[in-house]
Amino acid sequence: MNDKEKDKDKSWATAEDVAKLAGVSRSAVSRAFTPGASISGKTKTLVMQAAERLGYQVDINARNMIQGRSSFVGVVTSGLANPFRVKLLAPLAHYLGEHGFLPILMNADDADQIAHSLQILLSYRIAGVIMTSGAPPLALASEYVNRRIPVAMVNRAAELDGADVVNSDNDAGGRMAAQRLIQSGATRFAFVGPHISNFSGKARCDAFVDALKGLPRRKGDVELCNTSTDSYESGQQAANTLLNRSRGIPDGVFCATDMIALGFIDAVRHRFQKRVPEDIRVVGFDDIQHAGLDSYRLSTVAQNVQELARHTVQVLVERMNDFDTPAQVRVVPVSFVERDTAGPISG
Amino acid sequence: MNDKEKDKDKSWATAEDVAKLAGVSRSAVSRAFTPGASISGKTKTLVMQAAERLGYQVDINARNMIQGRSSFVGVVTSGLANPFRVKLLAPLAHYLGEHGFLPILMNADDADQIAHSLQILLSYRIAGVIMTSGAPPLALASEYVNRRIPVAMVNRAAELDGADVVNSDNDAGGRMAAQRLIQSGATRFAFVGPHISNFSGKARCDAFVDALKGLPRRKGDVELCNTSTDSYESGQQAANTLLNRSRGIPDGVFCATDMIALGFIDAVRHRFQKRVPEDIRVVGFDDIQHAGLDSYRLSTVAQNVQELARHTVQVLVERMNDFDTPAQVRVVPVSFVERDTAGPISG
DNA sequence: TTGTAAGCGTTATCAG
DNA sequence: CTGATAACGCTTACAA
Repeated sequence: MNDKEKDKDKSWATAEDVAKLAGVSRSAVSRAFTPGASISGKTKTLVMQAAERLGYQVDINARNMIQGRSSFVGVVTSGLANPFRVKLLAPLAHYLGEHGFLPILMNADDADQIAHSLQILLSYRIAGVIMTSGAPPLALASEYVNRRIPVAMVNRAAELDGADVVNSDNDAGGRMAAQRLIQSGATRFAFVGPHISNFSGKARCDAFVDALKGLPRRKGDVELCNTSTDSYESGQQAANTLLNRSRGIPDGVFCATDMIALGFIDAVRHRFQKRVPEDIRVVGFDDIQHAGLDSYRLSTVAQNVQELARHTVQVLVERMNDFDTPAQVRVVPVSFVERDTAGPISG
Repeated sequence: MNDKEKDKDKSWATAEDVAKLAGVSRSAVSRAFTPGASISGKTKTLVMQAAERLGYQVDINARNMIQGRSSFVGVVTSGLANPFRVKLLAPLAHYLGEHGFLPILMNADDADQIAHSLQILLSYRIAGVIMTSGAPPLALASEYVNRRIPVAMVNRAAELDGADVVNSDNDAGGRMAAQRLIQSGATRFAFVGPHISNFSGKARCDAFVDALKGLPRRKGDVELCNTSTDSYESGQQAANTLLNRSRGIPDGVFCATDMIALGFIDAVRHRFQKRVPEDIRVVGFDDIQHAGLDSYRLSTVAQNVQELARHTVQVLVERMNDFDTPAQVRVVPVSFVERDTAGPISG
């Protein structure tokens, strides 16, 4: 009776069960599942057959425990509301998987939750942490570094000693945007984005402004419209600010993210009845899914999520192998995606 | 020397370290971290102080191993490209967390990967599986059920014995759409979506058609435009099909998902130069982020992701406690979100 | 309330 | 190549 109950619920077969069925020792089973272990083909097939019949799989946690390692990597991101960060997730999971790691997703939306997430990740003995742009404060990151847990950051300032950083080439992106806007014949420029507090925003802004310096036909200074977030709503608000001014309105606008650009364009079109790109040319940054929709067809600077993810996992793994290796900063190339909002290239 | 190296890399403090520092036994440490264990306040604070100093956290995997349970739940979803499924993720993670579970995200995009994901999840000794609508085939689900691993499905047919299902009220949603389109004065109706192969699509379609039966002013049958996916592209293609026909074009269209609706609307507006809602009224289903953007302002049937997630976790946990409990089907209410694409309510 | 000892499912070590 | 034995970090009888 008791045995039957056990059979019923203990659905997990153990190495011992397999060993018994195959008529070998537990060690033999272990070896059969260890690539490159010294075991004869005969016993291996014997074990594998028994394992198949019992539906046995090695218990990764038990294996990790004895090997003193972990197969978890914390991915702390500041919200699934941001399409770009979501887009980064799949390739990140992919490359982590290639190294035998499993991502543990941590939503860092509230500040409370964020402290709790640290505890959880520690409880799971994570092998490393990946922090994507946005909310997670630096203090949190240094908590990990202090515990000698490898940290890799994506699209953030390299402010933390001992943590690697992988960034898109914001500088090149900002210059591309400027160049493209110049080609379209714009003469009055504006930047919209979080260029004060946000690292990426600042870099994109600086490069944009810099590339516009000394342009002969330019009218007035480049208007800098700072936003508090990188959201659609921020883009709408920026349009209100920029188009309600008494001076001439800009005709070439670079938005720090696609979501901002979308909000800006929608406000320009539906609230101010102006046309994009005819009246105002707009360039975004990220190349999220929305950018390709027919209602927008946003010209934008595309981040290469695949490469971003690959390098991030790579630096993280390198630091796992040697925690005291010097911190790296890797820059991933961006590319310009031509659609409609930047207007035609004029003589 | 050897000791120093150990100190350097073995950054994880163990219960033994804490015990030593606090001057108590390992069991005392364990008890201090077990809610409701019999331990004196004095020793507990002693332990906690030592733990604090060493940055100790209980190793959840070791704990789970000895307690014969797992804190992982597999969430197998058919791709982060679908905004609705992404929207479901955060609340799912939230409610799982409330029960002490951690989601393991499995991307089920290719068929190859999907078989591999089964292995991985088994290796982690998951306590249960949540399958969201879409790709993951039923055969995979039954693999889990056969191993007596609890399975909960979201927005899928209740075809699998021993697996619980949580659905949005597609029936009510389809009727809402019909009613709203009738109110807007439409007389020629069409449904666009995967109503043949897809469970949700079929249910929404049936309810829509049914609610339109016997409508006096109706012109012709409800046109059923089947799509192969629930994507933006499918919506665009559907518009090509529907608007290129020689018969009169529909003026009241219900799309099975918001992404389809977006594609349909964009094609109608930009390829056929017709107006939404003036020429064609459109209603969607899901209420994804895009639906609220000013360029669309899509009127749609909103799914309640919060409740969907809550119930899903609830049925899963119930089945964990008693695997042989009869399978449940729970239906979560939907609500209509009024925006612009359904047009004004006419006489 | 406490400490001691056994055991969870693995793999590493060391004989044979 | 194979099998016994110890160990990983933890919880939980059991005894004190």
